[in-house]
Amino acid sequence: MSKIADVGRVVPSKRTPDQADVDLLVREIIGRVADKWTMLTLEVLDEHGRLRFTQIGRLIGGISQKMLTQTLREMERDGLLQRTVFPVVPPRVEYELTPSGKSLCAAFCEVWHWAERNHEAVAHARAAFESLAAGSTAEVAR
Amino acid sequence: MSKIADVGRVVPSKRTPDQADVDLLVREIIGRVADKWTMLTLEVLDEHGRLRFTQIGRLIGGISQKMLTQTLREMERDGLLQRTVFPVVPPRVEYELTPSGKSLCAAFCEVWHWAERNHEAVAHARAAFESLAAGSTAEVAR
DNA sequence: CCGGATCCCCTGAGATACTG
DNA sequence: CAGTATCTCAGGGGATCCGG
Repeated sequence: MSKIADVGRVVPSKRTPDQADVDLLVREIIGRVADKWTMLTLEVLDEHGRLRFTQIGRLIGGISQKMLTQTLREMERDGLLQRTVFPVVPPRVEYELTPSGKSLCAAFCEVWHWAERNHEAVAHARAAFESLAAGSTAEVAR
Repeated sequence: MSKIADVGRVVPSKRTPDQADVDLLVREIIGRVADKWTMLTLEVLDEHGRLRFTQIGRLIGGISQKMLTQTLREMERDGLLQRTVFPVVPPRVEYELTPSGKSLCAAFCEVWHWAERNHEAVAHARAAFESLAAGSTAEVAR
């Protein structure tokens, strides 16, 4: 948790107290949100709107039910999506992004566009890195 | 690792090959890039410019050397940063973002701003979720 | 039958110690 | 100082079972 307590009297004059706390919280949120499955789930739900459990899993692809359940639970807990249970005979559970979730997806959309623009560069960089691996590991400054 | 790559045998004739491949590659890049440590490393390097190994670790905070090494290697491999080795007596290795890495950071910057704007809402949603946990697990539709 | 909880196994992250 | 090697253990994936 916060090691802020052991700074003692470091603050000489005017430090905003919430500034540090906000920073930590933002760090923690980034750590939780910058997750592979969360981002993919966000994308799928943003693109298709309301979806059922298995639909999400199929659209994401390669996710286990366990991780899907866990990811959806955390996202629901963080207010990113709304979980709706229909009490019908074949169980029907639908997930839909909340405004908060949609805004996060919009923010992450930039990263998505980056990936679209740069996938070639990344593939090329990887190829170059592999071939360089045999030679020098990295650039060496004189 | 990536189960995305196991396309098996693709149909060579009919479908547009690059469209699907691009989609898979983008997916894979998102999966690799949407990583906690990658994002934090990106942020630190973008803010401070050139940094040495231990400096990065200290600025990120709470990362093991193993994960730092691994993260830096992958980012170097993907062309996000440049690794420079100075052959001096105390080893000196400096890391610096490439233009590609900087553009990714700029894209992810939106997510960072989202976290700043929404950390209160997230905290509130969590509190609400906890108190609702005792009652009904989720909203039940008609 | 769908959603998801549970069990088991194995990868992969964290901490520590050691080397160039 | 910048890693690598090794150990340990939590966390993720796969299969199976259960409740509605």
